[in-house]
Amino acid sequence: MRISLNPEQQAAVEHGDGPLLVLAGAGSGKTRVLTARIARLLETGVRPHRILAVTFTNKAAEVMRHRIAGLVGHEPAGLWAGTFHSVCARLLRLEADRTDRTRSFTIYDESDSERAVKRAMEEVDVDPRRWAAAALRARISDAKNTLVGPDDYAVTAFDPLSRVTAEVYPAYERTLASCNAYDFDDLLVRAVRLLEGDPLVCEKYGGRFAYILVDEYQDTNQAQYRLVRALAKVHGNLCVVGDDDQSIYGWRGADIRNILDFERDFPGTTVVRLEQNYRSTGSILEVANAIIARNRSRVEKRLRTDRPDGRRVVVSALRDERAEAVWTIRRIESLRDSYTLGDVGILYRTNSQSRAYEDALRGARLPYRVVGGIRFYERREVKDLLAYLRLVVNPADDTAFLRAVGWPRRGVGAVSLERLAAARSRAAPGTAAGGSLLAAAERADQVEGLSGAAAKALKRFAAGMESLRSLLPEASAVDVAEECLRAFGLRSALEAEEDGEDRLDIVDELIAGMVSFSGEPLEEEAATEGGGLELFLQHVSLLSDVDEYDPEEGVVSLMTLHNAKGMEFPVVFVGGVEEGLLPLGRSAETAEGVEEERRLFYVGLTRAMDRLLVTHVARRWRAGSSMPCAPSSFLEDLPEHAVERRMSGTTVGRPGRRGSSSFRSSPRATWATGAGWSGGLDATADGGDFGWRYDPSMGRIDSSAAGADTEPVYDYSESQEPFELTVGGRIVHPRFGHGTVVTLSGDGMGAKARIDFDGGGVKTLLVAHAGLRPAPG
DNA sequence: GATCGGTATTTTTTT
DNA sequence: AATACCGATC
Repeated sequence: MRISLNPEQQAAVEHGDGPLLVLAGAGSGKTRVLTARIARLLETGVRPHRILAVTFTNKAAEVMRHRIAGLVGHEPAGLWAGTFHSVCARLLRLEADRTDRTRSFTIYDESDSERAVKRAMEEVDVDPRRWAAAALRARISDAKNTLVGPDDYAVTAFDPLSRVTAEVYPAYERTLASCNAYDFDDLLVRAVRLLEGDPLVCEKYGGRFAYILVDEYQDTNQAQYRLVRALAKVHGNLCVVGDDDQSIYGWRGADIRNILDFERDFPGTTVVRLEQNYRSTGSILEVANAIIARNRSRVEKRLRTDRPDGRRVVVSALRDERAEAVWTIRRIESLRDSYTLGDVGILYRTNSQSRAYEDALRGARLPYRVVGGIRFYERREVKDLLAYLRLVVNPADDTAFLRAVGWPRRGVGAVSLERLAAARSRAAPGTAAGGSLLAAAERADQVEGLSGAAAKALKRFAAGMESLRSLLPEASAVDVAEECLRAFGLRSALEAEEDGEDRLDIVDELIAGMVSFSGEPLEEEAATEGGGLELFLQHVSLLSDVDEYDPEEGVVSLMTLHNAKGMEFPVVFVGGVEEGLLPLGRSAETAEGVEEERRLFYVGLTRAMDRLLVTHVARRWRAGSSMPCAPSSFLEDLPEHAVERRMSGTTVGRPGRRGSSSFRSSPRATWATGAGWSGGLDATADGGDFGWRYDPSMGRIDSSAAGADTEPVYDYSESQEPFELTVGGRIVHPRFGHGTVVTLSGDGMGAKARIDFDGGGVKTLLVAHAGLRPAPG
């Protein structure tokens, strides 16, 4: 095995039996250690199927397999490597006989799950107008992540929302069971229940996995902890790798105590600390260290690097997000002598920030790829087709039935479906498969109150499904999908749509994905029916955005800070480092919240190998209005000698037009300036600076150096500049045309304008979203 | 009773 | 900016 390791890494790789905790700082080569350790186990004669490796993404598992193959010379066939969720799904599939679901279960994503919650709410008569299904779903998810079942939950539910949740929770569980479905959280919960509650299963898998390795352990939640504990009970050879400074999923139930308490939970633990960083330059590391050192609840450590200091970390102040994006793209272009586009990563806190960068990248004709955002498998057309396929595989899946039956339009509306559901629950109260909506649709002619047309359409739909299902034993997944597109007229329905061509392309992409999906070649699952369709469906349900990411593509990468975890780029831009955005909004209210945001910033900084450029802006469009933005408080902690502060010296655009409103006259709508800010934070009338006052103690403004930052020039004519709305003022609305403002009320997001349109009609519009512009002239 | 169009509401991060 | 929900129309 040829792989060079430092002494600490060596110790982790060669550690024999017993629990092992590897505290691996950013860029300290933990992936290297994990793969080397597995390779070494294999070389010492451990059979691959006795090893379980849990990674944070499917991609990471894939990469790991590949590298192990490179080290030991062959594919580690039989090795279990995957995310917690996919490992649990496999377990539940293999042991389906010991559960109340079949192996063809459906995995519900968040939106499926929310629909199911809504139906559960109806069942127990909870007012959907008073309680948001999304909030209840989130509560239930929290409960599941801490392994709190419906009964336990009810006992501790005191506040109103909890009380309602306690009512809906059990109904939701019944709904999932009758649909033969699990939600994301169930995969963990049910696997834990199986392992802890069924001695045979515990023995089987506990005995099987002689070695268990878990990556990114700092982001495990209670359920995942219990899963690991149950599996490691027999052999005790558990190796976890993580870094408490990179724990960024607290909001999703991750419990940082899992890693902090590991030694206590697993007595006899050997601890290995990896503090040598091989990724970043001295300056980058110094900045990152200074940031994270401000956190109070952490294990004290300090990463070192042997790399030279390199270039200083650039912190640049820009006017707004367009200027930020243009500046960033300029910088990328100037770096192209030394780096390729694939070397560049642009990171940000929220997905919506990608837009400005995308516009600028398109304008500069630079190829790029956004990781995340609107997920491929959450696109409407994809979900629609998948709903049909899910229903073929799992006839009990009512969520899929409702989705599929609703599109394309077939003359079956809400009322008919309600009647169908009523008939179903009378026929087979509380039972599983037999009581599915699809089964009811087959007998639609016997359903009372259903119109002839609706009954006919439902029967037709059910018959179509049946004939599709009859293909299953022989046909491949792709054949079934193609036949589905044809038989139900999905393809022609898409063609008829406005942007149907794009949507068809997407569907074809999905089909292409099916072709290349080989499933997991595990002998245990070799005998799968349906040409692997059910495996494919379960597989895609668990794919994440990052799994689609291809580092070889050679284009600029854009992604959220969360998605950037585990990645590295020679050149990293972190955008939007402003108070309210990073740290983000409400999370800044608690100390723990701020610390998690700071860790997130730290994760972003430590992705950089050679060059790190941080930007913040003075104004940003957020949720429909332009908000003044102060630099993030995190930027106060930078070691100035490792930093180069930049500020653009001159203004751009057309000075005559800009700043034409003072925001001081009355009456006015206050939305344009954002609530709560005034004076120094407002855009000033005479261009020249950014409104907020620059504190010289925060850094030097080197005007000669600033010249190197060529000022971005862009045209504001198309952008929605804030303007003053006054009673009696003339405006243009994108759809209704010209009009006169009659009254103004409310402020901030709630600001409303009553407008008398020339074309006739008086309308009250929400200013923030109406897209009003001043009438020219 | 289905469908269409307008209005209200909403944006944190994700398996 | 996009989606969900609601009321009006066909």
